[in-house]
Amino acid sequence: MKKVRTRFAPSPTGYMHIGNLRTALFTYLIAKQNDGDFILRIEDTDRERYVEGAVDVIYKTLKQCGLQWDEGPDIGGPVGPYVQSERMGMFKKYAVDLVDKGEAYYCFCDKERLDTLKAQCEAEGRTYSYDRHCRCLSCEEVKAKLDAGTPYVIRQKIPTEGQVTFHDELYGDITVDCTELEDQILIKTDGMPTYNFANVVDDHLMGITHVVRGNEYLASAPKYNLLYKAFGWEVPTYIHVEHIMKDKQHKLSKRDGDASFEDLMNKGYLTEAVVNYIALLGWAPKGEEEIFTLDELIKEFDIHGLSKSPAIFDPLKLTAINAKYIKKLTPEKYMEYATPYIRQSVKREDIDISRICSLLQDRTEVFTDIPEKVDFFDKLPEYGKELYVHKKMKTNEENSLEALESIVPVLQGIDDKDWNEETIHDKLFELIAQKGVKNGVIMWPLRVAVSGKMSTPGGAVEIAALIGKADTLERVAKGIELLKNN
RNA sequence: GGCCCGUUGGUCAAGCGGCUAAGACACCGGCCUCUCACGCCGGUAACGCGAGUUCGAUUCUCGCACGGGUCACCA
Repeated sequence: MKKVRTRFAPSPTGYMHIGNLRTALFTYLIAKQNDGDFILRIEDTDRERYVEGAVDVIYKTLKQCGLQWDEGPDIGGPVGPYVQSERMGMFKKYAVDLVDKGEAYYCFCDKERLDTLKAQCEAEGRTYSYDRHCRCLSCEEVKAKLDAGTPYVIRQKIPTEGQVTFHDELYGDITVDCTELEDQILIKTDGMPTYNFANVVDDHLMGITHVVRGNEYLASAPKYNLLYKAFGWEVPTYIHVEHIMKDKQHKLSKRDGDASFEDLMNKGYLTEAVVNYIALLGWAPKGEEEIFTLDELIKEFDIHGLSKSPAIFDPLKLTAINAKYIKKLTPEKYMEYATPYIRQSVKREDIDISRICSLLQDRTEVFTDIPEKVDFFDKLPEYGKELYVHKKMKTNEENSLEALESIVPVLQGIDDKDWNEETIHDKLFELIAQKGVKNGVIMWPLRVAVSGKMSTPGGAVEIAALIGKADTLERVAKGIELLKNN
């Protein structure tokens, strides 16, 4: 069997759309699960849209996601160059071959004529389609115009009747009438190939066996078939994948700042979680497990699990998956990722960041949530005394005041050198036993006093230990004062 | 508008003529607990509509509706 070769062929726009990344992922997976090659080709034939540095964004993102290519512009390969603009010379030859075979023709219609044609169609309410004016020019006429240096394009000769059937691995056979197809341009006036043409030629020259691409190309696919047939080339396996949507009507868009890989990184998601999640958009694994590493995806992925309808991007689900990945992080890794976020709100140096991390890891869904969760370590927030009232803990303002007042001497009795979680815990529970009350009656008010929050990473003991004796007593005093007022 | 494609809970989705129509996320309830989470247990919730084909349609066919895509010297 022929070696599987797939390619990812992005345009350098400076922006890695999530949909494109997913296409790259699927493309990569198909190659790797068949011990094939994954090829990176940069399609930069649109000079107007070219963005400086955009290729680096592509390199960086693919590498970060683990999608290492086997051949590409930077590492070369047997069928280079891998940048389309550097291949420009070769396309024209193929187009001229087609002309010689009678499958294509020179067209000298200028923009003006085409514009009037379009205007005319519009006026008559018809859909515009090139009228094939130059298709029946005689050889002499063509030669004369060519010799005179008249600008031209090369167009594909589409049969005037009959049907074309295109096969997609997912959608099956798609048949359209040739009359629906236009004599599309292969080579532009500037001598550059159009996307459709360059694509077919490059894929063939690079020995691509499987093409994964967005659904928007499905409609132009039959024309590809005609092109392959005209050349007498083998047609690769095509797999069209549906779009990723923001909601039922709208695609994920650059405008909304949620469509690119970089946006997601900025929002505090883990690379692995993003890769895992986008694999799940439009694809369903066979079993019930849905958390997969890249290597596992290579084994699990199957194009028959791909969906034929668009998928809506659900940030909530991404968040849930992200949380699972964060939980699996080693404490060291977690600390590495989390520390900058913790430091956004915790500036004091006398605090055990690693302990904060261990309290935080299981409750972190997205890193950007962290600063808000730990801001009280630096500064006790303003809070109302209603926080002290908790039904389940059986606390109210009165017994909270009582609790805090009874806690003060206990904490003061702990030596500075013994100020640690174990001692604080033991002393407090001695107090609880001595008073014969529920744990919460003592612990809830302390936790509130020390944090000023409804919920915190860690309980009263951990927080007290972290912020130190002096700060703890100060905060408890503030709580007492608050409860005494009115 | 022409052509192409699609339509299972709020979301991702399994299903490929006969099922109490999976699972995950979200949501709700419970347990655990020095808070909130985590974790564990349980629950609510779906086949767009109408005709066929068939003993039997979520599954096959047709029509309709709705949604998407495409109709460039852009990719």
